[in-house]
Order: sequence, then structure tokens, then C-alpha cells
Amino acid sequence: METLTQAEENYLKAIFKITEKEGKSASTNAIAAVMNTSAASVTDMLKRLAGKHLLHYEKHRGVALSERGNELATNLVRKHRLWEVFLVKMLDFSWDQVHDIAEQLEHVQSEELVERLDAYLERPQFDPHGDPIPNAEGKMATRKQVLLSALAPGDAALLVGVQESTATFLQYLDRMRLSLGTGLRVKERFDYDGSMSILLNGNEEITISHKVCENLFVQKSK
Amino acid sequence: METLTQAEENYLKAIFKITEKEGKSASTNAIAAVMNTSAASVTDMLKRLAGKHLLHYEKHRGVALSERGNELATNLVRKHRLWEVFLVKMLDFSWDQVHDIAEQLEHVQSEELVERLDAYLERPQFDPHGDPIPNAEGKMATRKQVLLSALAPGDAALLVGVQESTATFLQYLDRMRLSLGTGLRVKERFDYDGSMSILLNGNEEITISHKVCENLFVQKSK
DNA sequence: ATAAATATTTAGACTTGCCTAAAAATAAAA
DNA sequence: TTTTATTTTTAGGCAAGTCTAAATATTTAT
Repeated sequence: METLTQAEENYLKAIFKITEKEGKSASTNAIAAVMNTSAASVTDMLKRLAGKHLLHYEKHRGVALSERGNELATNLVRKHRLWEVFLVKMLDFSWDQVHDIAEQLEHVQSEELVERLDAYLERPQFDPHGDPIPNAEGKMATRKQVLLSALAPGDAALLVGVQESTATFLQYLDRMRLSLGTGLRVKERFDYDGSMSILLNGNEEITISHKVCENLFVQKSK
Repeated sequence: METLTQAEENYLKAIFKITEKEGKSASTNAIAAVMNTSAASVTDMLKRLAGKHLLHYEKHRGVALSERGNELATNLVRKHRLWEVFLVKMLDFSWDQVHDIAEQLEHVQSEELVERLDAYLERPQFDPHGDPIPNAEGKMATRKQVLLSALAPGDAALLVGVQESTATFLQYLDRMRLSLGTGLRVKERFDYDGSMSILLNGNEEITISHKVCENLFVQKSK
């Protein structure tokens, strides 16, 4: 079992994140943006990771993770999300506080630890932000979720996830009394700016911007 | 709050460990032995840490931690021992498996995390090896403990700690059915080699070597 | 008290991961 | 299809942390 530095692991995760969204390969610049570093540093690291057969690299062509790179990246995501569950469920952190800590905990090297943590938490399927947690084999649950912005007036739904996990966005949601599991119904949609007024749990009514609607995943109630 | 690299933190802990035992200052060679590195590397790091005012350094004179260095080292010990408790109490690891994992976990930077972990574990005073856990102010409980080797035939005692925490020693203790909290009574002491035969919990009788006796801390029953 | 042994420091070099500036390749626009 | 803009790579350098070999200090032993 190859052992990677934390920097190497972070690059793998960044590439994983970029490619899982777009499907296609990750560009040097895109990686540099996510890693908050220079393109030159990225090129260095890509060569290094290619040398370890964790990704496929050809000059000027962008990169994609290899089978092995994908496994390792998935395991990192698994660890990150399990630790987030631990922090929220066991240590009572709020969902906007856990990212940075999990970012460190995910680098702890011990498969036994991950397995026991998973069992202790009763094999959760989703993290505090509604993101699916890969199991030990790398498989994760899927949900038929859509963006809140895709709902029409009258539609009822359950808030099941957030697209963005920045502390400021999550704190905004707290203030609006929006949390995972909250039931809602679209009352009105304003074509002018795409904002919506929605009813929470059948009573309270709030209005949220289009930007917010595009960062909330919901599951339509039949 | 200064942020240290893991290497810097590990040196602090090593110096802390050496000086707390002997009381006196730590020599370059002693540090190199604990850190499993060369004396030259140690000298480099000592200069670095002295520059950060974490220890007092004069060429060829050995080093001692400064006030601040001591605080940081104590906090590392606190984190290490709290994580060990977590691993054993919550995740059901055995006491011989937790050192290496705690060695990694102790570097996670978040005072909030330590505080919450401490509370979650109900502010334990001792870790799974019987070592005292410093509280947030750096104070730790003391116990009137002695080495088992200091007991005389007829003395009754409770096993409360181990001096050495290597996996092989701990596994040996498991095999002998010796664990923290075990009650024992010295039956006989053999002057020939310092070994002892002892009665466990009033029934089973075992014989252990002098070396083992010198690595077990006990509390005499009045 | 001097020689021999041991401990420590200096010097120089290597790797990892980062940087900036400049060169080269690719993509976009005229 | 050339020119222009953008992206990517190369080149050279820097800091942290490590190493070995050589120089210097200190301790121990004769």
C-alpha cells in the first residue's frame, strides 16, 4: 500500500472533485484554482503523481485519475465525510465548523481506524451536508435529487443536501431555519430574478434568492 | 498562536519526555535516539526551535524547554492521551494498537476539537496505559504509585499503569491476564533473578521477570 | 595533565513542495 | 490563416527537514 504525502493526497482529491463534476479531464489551471497554488506547482505535482501511476498525464492534455488514483481519492472522500459525521453527531459541532477539521483528520493513515469509525457511527450513508459517503468498496448511495431552483410553484420537497459548503452559506441557512430534513413547499417563483418564496414545514414563509435555490438539493415529495 | 510543523511538534514532545524523566536538560544524542535521526539534524532543529523561543539552547550545553515550549508540549501529550482514550473506549481498539494512530491524531490543529473530545470522553484523568492526562491548563492528576518491583511478599496492590508501552510488552501483559485495575498480591520474590510470583485477583498465580516488575506501576492496597 | 574516546556542531548536499519569470504550446479571434 | 490571448510547461530559486563526512568541543581515562 503506497503511502502518499498530504500534499499528494490533496491533489488527488482536487482532481477527483473536478473530474467527477465535469466528467472530463482536469486542466492544470482548474487544479491550481482549487489548490490555491500556481500552475507551475501543479505541473510539478502532476509529473510526480503520474510517476506513481495515480493519474494519466500528457503535456498540455489535462489529467484523469487512474484506477488506483480513483480508489485512493474515493477513500479520502470517505474518510473526510465520516469524520464530519463524527464531529457533528458525537462532538456536537455545527455543520459549518467541520470542514477544516475533517480536512486534517482525513490524512490520518489507518484503515482499521476508518473501519471502526464507520461501524461506530453505524455506517452513515450521508454526511452533515447531505453528501454521500462511499463505503469500504468505494460505492455510494444515490438519491433522485434535484436543485430547488428546478421546482415549480406548488411542489413539495425535502431539503436533502447543499451544493456549496462554505461556512457563510451554511450559517445563512441556519439563520433561515433551513436544515437537512426540512420539509418545504414552493409558494411562488419570481421570474424577475429567479427568487422564490417557500413555506417551511407548512407554516413559516421565507424568500430566498436564485443563487441560494441553485445550491440546495431537494427530494420531491410524491 | 504560533503554528508548528509536525516535525517541530515531535521534537518538542521528545524533549519534554526526556527532561520530565531526568529532570535535567536533554542532550543532542538523547534527542536523536528518541527521534530516530542523526545528531546533526537535531542540532539544526534545536536552533530552529530556539529561534522560536520554545527552548533554551547553548552550544554543547543541552536544551530545556521554555515556558511556552512546555505549554505546547504538554498540550500535545494531552491530545495524544485523549485520542488514545477515544480509540480504546469508543472504537474498541486494544491498548497495544493505539499509540501510532494517536501519534497522528495529536497533530490535528483545533483547540475546539480537543475541548469537545475531552468533554465527550467525560474528562478522563488517565489514558489506557495509566498515564495521566493534562487538563486544559496543563495540570495532571498524581497518584502514589510505586513499581511492582518495590513490593515485598504479602503486599497487595492494584495495577494502575505501565512504564513501557510497546506493543510487545502490552501483548505480553494481555497474555498474562494483567490489565489496568487488576488486583494482585505478591506471593514470593526470588532474589536470584528478581522475579516474582504473584496472585491475580486472589486466585490465579503467575510468575513474572524482574524486567516486567520494573515496568508495572501499582498502588498499594492499605 | 595529557591522550583517547565521545558528543556536538558545521559544511555541503539531497528531496519535497512551493514560488516567479520566461518560453512554448494551444485555443480564440480577426 | 495569421495574430492575439490563454494555458501550460520549463528554468531557476527558496525553505524545511533530512543525510553523511569532517571539524571542534567536551569528557573520561590513563
